[in-house]
Amino acid sequence: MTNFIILTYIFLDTMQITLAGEYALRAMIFLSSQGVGVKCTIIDISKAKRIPEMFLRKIIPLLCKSGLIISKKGKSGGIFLARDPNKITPLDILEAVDGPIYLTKCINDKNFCQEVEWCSVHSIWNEILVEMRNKLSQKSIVQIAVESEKRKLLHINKLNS
Amino acid sequence: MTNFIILTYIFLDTMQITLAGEYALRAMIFLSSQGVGVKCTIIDISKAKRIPEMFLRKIIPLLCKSGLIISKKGKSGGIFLARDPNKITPLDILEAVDGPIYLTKCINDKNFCQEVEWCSVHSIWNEILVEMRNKLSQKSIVQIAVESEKRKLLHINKLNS
DNA sequence: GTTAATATGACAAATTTTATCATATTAACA
DNA sequence: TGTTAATATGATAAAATTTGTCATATTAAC
Repeated sequence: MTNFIILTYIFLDTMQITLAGEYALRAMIFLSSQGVGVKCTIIDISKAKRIPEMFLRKIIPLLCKSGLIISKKGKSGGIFLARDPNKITPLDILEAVDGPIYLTKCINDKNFCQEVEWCSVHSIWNEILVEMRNKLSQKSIVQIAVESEKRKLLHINKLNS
Repeated sequence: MTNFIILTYIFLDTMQITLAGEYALRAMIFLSSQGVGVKCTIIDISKAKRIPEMFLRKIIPLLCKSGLIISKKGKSGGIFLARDPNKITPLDILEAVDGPIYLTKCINDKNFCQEVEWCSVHSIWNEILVEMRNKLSQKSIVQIAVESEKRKLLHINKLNS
């Protein structure tokens, strides 16, 4: 007997960054701020980063499938980073959850636009996409976590002074 | 008696480029390829650019309200460009239809994210947005129409040779 | 007044996103 | 071996957004 597993849940044809993607970013930044190999539960993360728990439970397996985190079932189970977060970028995370990002039907759906070959708007969209993917993969989530922490302290100091 | 007119139709809080936006681009590029002041009907445009007529009828008024085109009702009415298409960019058109573009809830919804002040992901989104708006306003729709036409000819020549 | 065009508002359909729940699975440990 | 505490999965619901249609109103030319 053969089993066909159809993986369509959440991982759809998104043109945009979804909430799920943003939650995943938060979750991963949290994990990397905890340190490599430190195990957390989904509840920990959802509380710390204000992510609806049940929704996070749908997102976590996607991060597992992409090899960004490892999850352990069972008592004393949990979630931890699968690899060096210095080498994980926001792009990795967003694509794990939202699938390949793109911006318009135009550059993604061959049936939608019959002028792909020459239409000059396509080049603009493609350039934007390249630039977007660049920026989303320039910093690791560690850098982001560290920078954010610094700014947070500055911010708090400013409030107190 | 006071009338409150609520303008929410289509013009919503979009994070993405909608189909409506892409159709609007097509329509405007068509108009600019026809020449300034040349009147077209909605049916002309919908046929030429394969846009569902009734949907286009919802989009056209948005382009009017933004002052990109002028529409005339009545017999021998129609649509024509309101200003020099050399000074109209894709950004003008997309924002006329989709409203201000942005990418994530994160940088747009104060309630969604309480870490706006310091979170380093925000800066990335903002940079991407700036870059995106830049690219979408670098070329006029005339330039785009001309470039596309050139490429189209090249493409046809290649097929025939 | 007839005709031919756009405008508007109500609404319907489709799609996508967000969210929840019940159940299954897994592993530690007493 | 059973209990407990964690994640995984699949069904489904709810909400939001986008796409599309229709009937009616408005407008202007002739």
